[in-house]
Amino acid sequence: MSEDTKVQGTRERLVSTAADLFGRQGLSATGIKQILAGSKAQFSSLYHHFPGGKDQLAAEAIRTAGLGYQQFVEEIWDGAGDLLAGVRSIFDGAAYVLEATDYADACPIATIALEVASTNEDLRLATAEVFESWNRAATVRFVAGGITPSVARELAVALIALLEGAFVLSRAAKSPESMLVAGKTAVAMVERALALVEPHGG
Amino acid sequence: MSEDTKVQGTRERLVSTAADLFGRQGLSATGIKQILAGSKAQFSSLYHHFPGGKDQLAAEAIRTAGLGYQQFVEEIWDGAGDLLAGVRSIFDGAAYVLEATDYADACPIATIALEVASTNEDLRLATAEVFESWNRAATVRFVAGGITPSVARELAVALIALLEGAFVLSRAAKSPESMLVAGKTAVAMVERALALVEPHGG
DNA sequence: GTCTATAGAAGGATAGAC
DNA sequence: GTCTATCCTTCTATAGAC
Repeated sequence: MSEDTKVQGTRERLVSTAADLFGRQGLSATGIKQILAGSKAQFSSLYHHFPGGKDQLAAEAIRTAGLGYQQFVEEIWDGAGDLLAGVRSIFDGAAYVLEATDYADACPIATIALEVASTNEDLRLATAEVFESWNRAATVRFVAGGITPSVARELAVALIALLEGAFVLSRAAKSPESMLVAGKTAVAMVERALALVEPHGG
Repeated sequence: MSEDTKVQGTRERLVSTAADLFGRQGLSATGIKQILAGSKAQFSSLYHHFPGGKDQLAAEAIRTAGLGYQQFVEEIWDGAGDLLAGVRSIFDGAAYVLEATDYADACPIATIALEVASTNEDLRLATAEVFESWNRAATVRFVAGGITPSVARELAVALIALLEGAFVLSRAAKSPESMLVAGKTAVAMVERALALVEPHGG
C-alpha cells in the first residue's frame, strides 16, 4: 500500500492540474481552490504534500511540465526521419496542438516565466533551468548532425526563441500563421547550417 | 483648464503605471491598489476615468503600451542606416534595455497576452491588434526594401517571434544571450531575403 | 491521511460626504 | 472631481476533530 502502487496519487494529480492551469491562465490567476477542485483533493492534501504551499507546488509544476514537454518534443524528433524533418515536425506539431485545443495548450511554462521573472527568484530559476535543459538537448542533436558546438548552441537558442515567440503570437491571434512561419524559418536556418557541413551534394 | 493643458493628467498616469506593472509582473499579480499607489491617485479617480474598472484600464494600457513600443522601435529603425542595420539595432537595443533594467523591461504586453489568451476575449483581441499592427509596420518596411509582400510578411512575423521568444528566454535566464542570438538570426534572415532582391554585387 | 471550519490578508468595487 | 470609509468576495494558509 505504498504511494507508488497507486496509478496516479493525489500528489501527482495536484502537480498535473496545477501545471495545466498555470500554463493556460498563469500563476497568479490560478487559485489554490481551483487546483484542488481540478485535482479532486482537499486543502489538507495539498499542504501535506507541499508544506511550502503554492510556491512549492509551482516550482514542482514548472520542473515536471518542463521535463514533460521536453520529452514530448524529443519523441517527435526521434520519430522524424532526420534532423531537418524533426525541426519541421516540432513546429507543425505545435501548430496542430494549438488549433486542436483552441489555442489553450502551448508552452507549459512561458506564462509563469514572464510572471515571475522579476518577482520570484526561486521560480525564475526553475524556469531558467527548464529552458537551459531544452537548449542543451537541442544543441546535442545539432552537434550529432555534424554542426560545430558553438553554431549548434546558436541554432538551439534561435529554435526555442522562435517556438516561444510563436506561441505568444499564435495564442494572441488565435491563428497558426506565426507558428507555421516560425517553423519555416527554423527549417531554413538549420538547412543553411547543414549545407555548410556538407557542401558537396548528396 | 481642460484636461489636455496638464502635463500629465491622472488618467495618463494611471495608464502608464498600469502598463509598467502589467508588463513586469502580469495582469493578475498587479492589484488596483498597487496601480493607485504608483500613480498617486485615488479609487474615485480610477473609476471616474475607467467605469469598466481593471479590465477597461488593462485594455487601454495594452493599446497605449503596444503603440508606444512600436513607435520606440520605429524610431530606432529610422535612426539606423538601412533595413539591415535597423534590424540589428532593434535586438541590440532590446538586449541593452534588458540588462539596464535587470531584465524587468521587455515586451510590455507579452505577459498579459499569455495570461488572457484563453480567459478574456476582449483583452486577447487588444493584444492581437497590437501584434498585428507591429506586423504591418515591419512588413511595410521590408516591402519598401524591395522584398515581395508575401516574403516581407513572413520576415515580419519571424522577426517579431524571435524578439518575443528572446524576451521570454532572456528574462528567465537573466542573460542577454538569447536576445543577441535572436538578433543574429533575424539579421541573417533579412540578409538572405535582400540577397534575392539584388543578386548582383554592389 | 482526510474532512470541516475559519482565520487573516488582499483583491475589486462602491457609497457618500465634500 | 477628490477624499475616506467600507462592502463583499476571493485568496492563501492553518487549526483541530476524526
